[in-house]
Amino acid sequence: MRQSQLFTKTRRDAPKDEVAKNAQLLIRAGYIHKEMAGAYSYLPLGLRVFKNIEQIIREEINAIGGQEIILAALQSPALWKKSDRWRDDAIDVWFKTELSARGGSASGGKSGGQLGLAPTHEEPITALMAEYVQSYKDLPCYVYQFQTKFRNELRAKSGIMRTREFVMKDLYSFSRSEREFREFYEKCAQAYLRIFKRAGIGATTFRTFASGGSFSKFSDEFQTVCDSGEDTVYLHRGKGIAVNKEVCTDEVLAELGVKRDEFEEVKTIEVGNIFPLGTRFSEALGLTYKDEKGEATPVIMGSYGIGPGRLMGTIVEVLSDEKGIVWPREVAPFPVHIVAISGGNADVIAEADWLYELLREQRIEALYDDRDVRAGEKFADADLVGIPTRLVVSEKTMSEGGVEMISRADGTTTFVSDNDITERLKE
RNA sequence: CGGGGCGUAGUAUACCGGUAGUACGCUUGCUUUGGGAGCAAGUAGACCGAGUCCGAUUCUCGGCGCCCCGACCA
Repeated sequence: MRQSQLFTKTRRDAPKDEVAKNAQLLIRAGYIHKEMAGAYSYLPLGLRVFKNIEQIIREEINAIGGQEIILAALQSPALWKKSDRWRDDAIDVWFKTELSARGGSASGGKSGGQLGLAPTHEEPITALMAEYVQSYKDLPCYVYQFQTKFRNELRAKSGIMRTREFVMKDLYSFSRSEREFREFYEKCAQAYLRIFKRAGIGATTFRTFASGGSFSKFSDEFQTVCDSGEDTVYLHRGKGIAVNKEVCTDEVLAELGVKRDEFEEVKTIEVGNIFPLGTRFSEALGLTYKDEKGEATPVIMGSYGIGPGRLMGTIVEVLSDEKGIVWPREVAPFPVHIVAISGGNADVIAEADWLYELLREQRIEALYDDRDVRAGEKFADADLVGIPTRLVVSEKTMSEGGVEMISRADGTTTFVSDNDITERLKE
């Protein structure tokens, strides 16, 4: 894409109402726009990153048998009353509203009825599966979605890390036995580790022993080490063991075979969470199957979440430097940033145009900075935007018959002759 | 929800009980062109409401909005 056509612009200053690094950089570089506290819109560059993250997750979840759907965000109270979660003291972040009443007048008006905006989707997915699962032959089954959740948090905070409206990849597993459930649970944990590795935070993200909340005794969180994180985790890098501070009791330590003083205490961001649901929802909503003997048996469920937006924010928090964002290749909005330093020289522009076309023919997507601005501004913007590979075209590089290739991550610069460009980019 | 802070051009900020200033941006022109250029001209602003006052952007009260700490976080 030609940068001159991109409607967003970079900014020198961050808005004063953003303190979190992720929001400051993402807004300055034109990735996101703040609508209100806890609600952000995604702009062209931001949406590209978001979709890349989504695609990584999709590929890894499909690889373990996930089937993708989208459930409705609007929810009627009936289902949630069956699981006793319509009450505000059961889920205190409900956004509730009402259907518009018909007939309007005081005498003949009918009540419109209540509605909620889904903060999570255990109830509707369980009810949906109850329509399709009858026999042991229909199981196991794994269903997921990327879908917007609404949570009326008392306090939104930390930029895009904790918002009132956010997309979540939520996967639900439906199994016939505890053993079958555990088998998938482990597979999913491995898939999560692959996802975080591809997203560029594999080295600092740990599967973490955590509380299971109200559904089970324990669960597994995926925690990324980061000073600006909200969680505290005890980490044993050597053994690769991590325990959320909340559950780090003597009993747990004994179970894991680690002494407390062997741990390093770190701040972390929770980028994923997987946990057993047991039969909590299948029993409440009547999701049973007939086993081999014809007996109705409740389905054993599990739930697996990742917020792509929070993951995006975490990548920015962890990998950015003083100049701006540093995207890992797989999530970057573009793999290549062509920067033309022309100073008005038409030959340089023609050379950069040629390069842009060459990459297009090779199906390598590039952001092409064809703007008529000075070199310093282009470099500063390129650093801020954070595309992993920069190709600089100028009079100087042309005289040597090639381009400069610069790595955003470590700044290494190499000269590449015109004939070798596409080969080098494929490395 | 408890505590604290803050609302001034598109953005970041300053001053002030008496006609609101600067920088960046944006527009026009000339010069410039490998790390956020220079000169000139132009554009654009006090969250809303009430009160005090001759006069309020400034002081007081209320509302709304935003940020931070804590609590909370299926």
